[in-house]
Amino acid sequence: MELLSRRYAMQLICVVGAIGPARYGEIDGAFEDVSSSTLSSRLDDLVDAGYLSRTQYAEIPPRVEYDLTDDGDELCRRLQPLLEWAADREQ
Amino acid sequence: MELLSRRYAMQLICVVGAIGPARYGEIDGAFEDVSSSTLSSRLDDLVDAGYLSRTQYAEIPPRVEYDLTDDGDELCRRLQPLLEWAADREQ
DNA sequence: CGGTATCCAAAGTGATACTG
DNA sequence: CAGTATCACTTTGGATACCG
Repeated sequence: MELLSRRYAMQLICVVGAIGPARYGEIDGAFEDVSSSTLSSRLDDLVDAGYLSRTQYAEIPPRVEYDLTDDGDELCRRLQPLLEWAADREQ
Repeated sequence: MELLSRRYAMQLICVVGAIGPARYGEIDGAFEDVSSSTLSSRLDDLVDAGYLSRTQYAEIPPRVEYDLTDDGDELCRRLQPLLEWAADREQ
């Protein structure tokens, strides 16, 4: 729960869940404002916690894909109702 | 979402939801460690946000009850699956 | 009983610049 | 493209003491 309380954490799970395998740039683009340092460390947190997987391809230009693990998928499902509701009340 | 990301916020909603009208002391007792200043300010946050109501009775000794508002109740329902799951993985 | 006031330490975040 | 390093800044939370 402490991890989920960090900024963008819950949203990140759902964004990755929605996009499917998601590249760093796509994730970055899904948020209005977030510095690369913050986004990076939050992604690391979620990978370390076992909610996201990170796959790096040895290509030029580099490509990295994040995806939900099974745990992450389960978490995403449980976050859905909360985030939907939160999004609605933004207005 | 920023509010919910503050420490104890999500748990507080569910604790109050579980106890029904809950007195300050009961809420305090539901947490292992939390300073009164922190708990107070978090309760205030949730009252201000419209998720909790606060009723103060002019008695001696003083009695204060917190309860979910309709919004808080809806929020509580949406938090349930998340917190249940989080509780399970504590082990 | 149910808090508030004050002060402080720690954590989180972002801007900027740079790298493989 | 996908980050990391550094550093300064802001926010948060906790300890302690006290109040209506």
